[in-house]
Amino acid sequence: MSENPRSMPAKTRRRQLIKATIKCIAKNGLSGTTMADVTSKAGLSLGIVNLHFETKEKLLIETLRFITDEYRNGLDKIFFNDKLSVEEKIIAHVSFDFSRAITDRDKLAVWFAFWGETKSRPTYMSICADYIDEIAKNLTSLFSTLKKEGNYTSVDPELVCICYTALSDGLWLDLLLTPKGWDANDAKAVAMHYLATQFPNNFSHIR
Amino acid sequence: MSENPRSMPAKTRRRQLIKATIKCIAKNGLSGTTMADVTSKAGLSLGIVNLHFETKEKLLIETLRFITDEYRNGLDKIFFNDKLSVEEKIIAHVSFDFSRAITDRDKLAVWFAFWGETKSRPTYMSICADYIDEIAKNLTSLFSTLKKEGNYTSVDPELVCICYTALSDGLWLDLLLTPKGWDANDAKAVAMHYLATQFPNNFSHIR
DNA sequence: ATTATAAATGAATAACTATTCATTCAGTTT
DNA sequence: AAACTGAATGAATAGTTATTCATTTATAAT
Repeated sequence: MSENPRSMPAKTRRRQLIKATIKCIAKNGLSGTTMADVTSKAGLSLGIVNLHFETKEKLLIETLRFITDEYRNGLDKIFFNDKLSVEEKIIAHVSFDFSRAITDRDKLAVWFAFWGETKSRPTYMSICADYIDEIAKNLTSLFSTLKKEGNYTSVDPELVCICYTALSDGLWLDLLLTPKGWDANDAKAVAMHYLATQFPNNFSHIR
Repeated sequence: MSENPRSMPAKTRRRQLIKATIKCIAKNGLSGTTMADVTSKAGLSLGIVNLHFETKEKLLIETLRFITDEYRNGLDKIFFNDKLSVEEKIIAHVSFDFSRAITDRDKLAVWFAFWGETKSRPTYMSICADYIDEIAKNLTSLFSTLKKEGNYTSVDPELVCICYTALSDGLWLDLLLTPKGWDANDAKAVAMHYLATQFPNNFSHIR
């Protein structure tokens, strides 16, 4: 690509660097990602990161935030969509969790690269903490509503939320670790299988 | 601790260094773990790693193997224990998954630190690959037997194995990321909740 | 005791990499 | 077209860290 005018707005250049960072983390890991790698992958010069992000650490944090925001925004769009029924929202949530954009292996690698470092870097933790909380609240409330609407007397919405969330985290890990013979649709089927155990009238026949 | 005789067998010294490495990875992440950290944590001198492991990379690989072996051996002891019924084996498997030794936060941090780098380091992957396969086979066969014994006609043992495994991976991540207000017993209860949906006659009343 | 052997040390080295900043360059204004 | 502005460059710097290896130290053998 030979589009490289100097007049690009700063946001574009920043995004360009973040995209390159995602690829480098996927290829070389967090520890193996150097400024030289990132800038050369972006087709720019070494000093550019300092210009747009000041430090490597700040670039990494913005990269985590980029992925985090993409996920949160996608789910918010579903949750606050008045045209969808509760059942449709839950199905849309699962479909989003196992969509192309989210199960992209480069991005999955970035998620797990940061999770592997959260204990040692409180900043990473705090970026994740608030979005995790918000999503859990929303999802729990969906399950809670479906419980009432569907007369599922013995369902525990909070438990189902925790279980579904852990399950999808684990399925993402599977998608990252096992490159072949297993894809996002298979993973989605496993997630739906669990939801069908809790809400058989709603999800048993979803493929 | 003032036990430091030079006559210690090499294995002891290697284990001492591996233990120190686990603590360092938990505290500083994979990228932040230096030889100076590890050796000082072990109370030994800088050059010692070269003597016992040759390179840092080999020390890291042995550390991953140590944790991996501990997990695999623990499960094998359960699976090949002739005194346990199938139901007891499954319960023991879950109890082991959420035992002190396995849910130790330092060790969890090491698991995820390596998983975050597997895409870039095939060696890490290959260490995990064979044990994952073996455990999945064993667990599937347990579910398969319980299906027959308990007349659970509609259970899919392979699916249950994949789902349980992903679920426990995700629960481990939860235990790593959310330090307080949530412990290994809570996580175990979530795992049992899932198994109870598949084998209600066996696991519904396990706390 | 003396020598031999192996473990352990840590100062010095070599390699790597984030950061800096004087300079270059493209586009805009006058 | 000349001067100006700020984005972009990349050689040089500074700091960090894995690795080496000559030396020291503890134990075993003679």
